[in-house]
Amino acid sequence: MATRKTSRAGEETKNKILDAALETVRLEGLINTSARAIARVGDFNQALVFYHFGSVEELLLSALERANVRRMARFEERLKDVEDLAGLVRIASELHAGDDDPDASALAAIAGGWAANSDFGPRVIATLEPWNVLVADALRRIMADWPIGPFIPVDDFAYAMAALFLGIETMSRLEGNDDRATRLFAALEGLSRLSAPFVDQLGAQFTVDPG
Amino acid sequence: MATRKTSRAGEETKNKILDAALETVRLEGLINTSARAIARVGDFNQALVFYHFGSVEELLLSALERANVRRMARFEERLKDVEDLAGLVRIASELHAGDDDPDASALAAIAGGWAANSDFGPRVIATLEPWNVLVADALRRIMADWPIGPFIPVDDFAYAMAALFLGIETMSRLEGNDDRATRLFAALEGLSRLSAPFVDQLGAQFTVDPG
DNA sequence: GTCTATAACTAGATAGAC
DNA sequence: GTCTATCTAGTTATAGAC
Repeated sequence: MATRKTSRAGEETKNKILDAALETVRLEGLINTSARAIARVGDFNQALVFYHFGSVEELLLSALERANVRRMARFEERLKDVEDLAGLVRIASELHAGDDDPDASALAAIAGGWAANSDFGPRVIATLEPWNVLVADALRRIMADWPIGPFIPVDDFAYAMAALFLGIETMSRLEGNDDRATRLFAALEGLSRLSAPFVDQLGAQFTVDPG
Repeated sequence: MATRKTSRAGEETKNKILDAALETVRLEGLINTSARAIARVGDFNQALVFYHFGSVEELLLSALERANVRRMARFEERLKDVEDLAGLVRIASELHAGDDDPDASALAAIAGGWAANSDFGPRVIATLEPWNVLVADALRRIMADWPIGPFIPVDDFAYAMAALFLGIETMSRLEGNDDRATRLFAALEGLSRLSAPFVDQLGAQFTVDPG
């Protein structure tokens, strides 16, 4: 009984620390994110970071993974149902503007700040990899009946969408507001909607031979 | 005479510090970039950072601005000559893979790590703004005779290209190699080459009314 | 303009009480 | 599992010799 109680308390603390870590990165920037700063934000003792996660870097990586799982869970179903390019852009747009946006900000900061660290870089990439798979699957479905479909390298395209999203996240954070990002997502959605009649028309009138 | 000599020496030192700053970010990551680390990389005295630039953050911002000016100078002419989308992608590709790639890495790291700093974020954005103008001009020229041209919001498109470039830079640094980025740039170039016959064909057969 | 020395502070991390 | 106290090392930044 006592064991169960303490381990449950431990879990709650761990979650509190994970949340505070992301919040600190969001509020104060990666550069100012220390064990002490995180503890201040989450209102707990600084030593707990090291007891539960060993180091600040491991904590940030865990926080990133957890946030990513949470975001994936919320959008996986929708990604599997998406039918056209405009729908895909719409999901990206909501992913950017949603309640869990702090996660995306933190991701962008951590990705940028750690970009030169050979230990953590690949682990960040590995955490994000599932998105590539989901998006690539969606693209394959969307483009199944496109005449130019065979010419489009789906995996590269999915990678580009991830990079674009990360870049937008970074830049809108630098700007301090969402104006340009919001406008861009709207423009992209309109543009991809415009692509539908083209693709139909092309299917009938423009023939290409992938062989 | 003595004045000229010393002021010239000062300029040389400043440049040495600026170079070392970018190199340190590239080699050790933004998180490990301190005045001492920079001084170690550039083999000069740590106090010089503060004498010449006042603070580490100001130094990094100056280094970013200088690197950006250098890159702009090298690509401005080519951007003004670019004739089609494929040419634009090609320039981005070379900008990524070129000798001055360290600058781009540092840019990505600084942009990410400072994303939450309200003082420096806008200054980083302001430094990069000229690219948006150049790219938007190029796009306007490229799309002048496209039937769908009037539907494409050029400024948003230019912003998207900047974000995509920044995202690619960040991700390829995280991955520790250029494999995916290189493949993506090749795919994008092929894709934009593919767009040419489409646009021509569409000009003749698919009429849209912007009004 | 460049150096040494140092002040004042903050970081990560751990030992040990509770 | 959580706290206080503390060690060590690194940080920015400055004063003053050269």
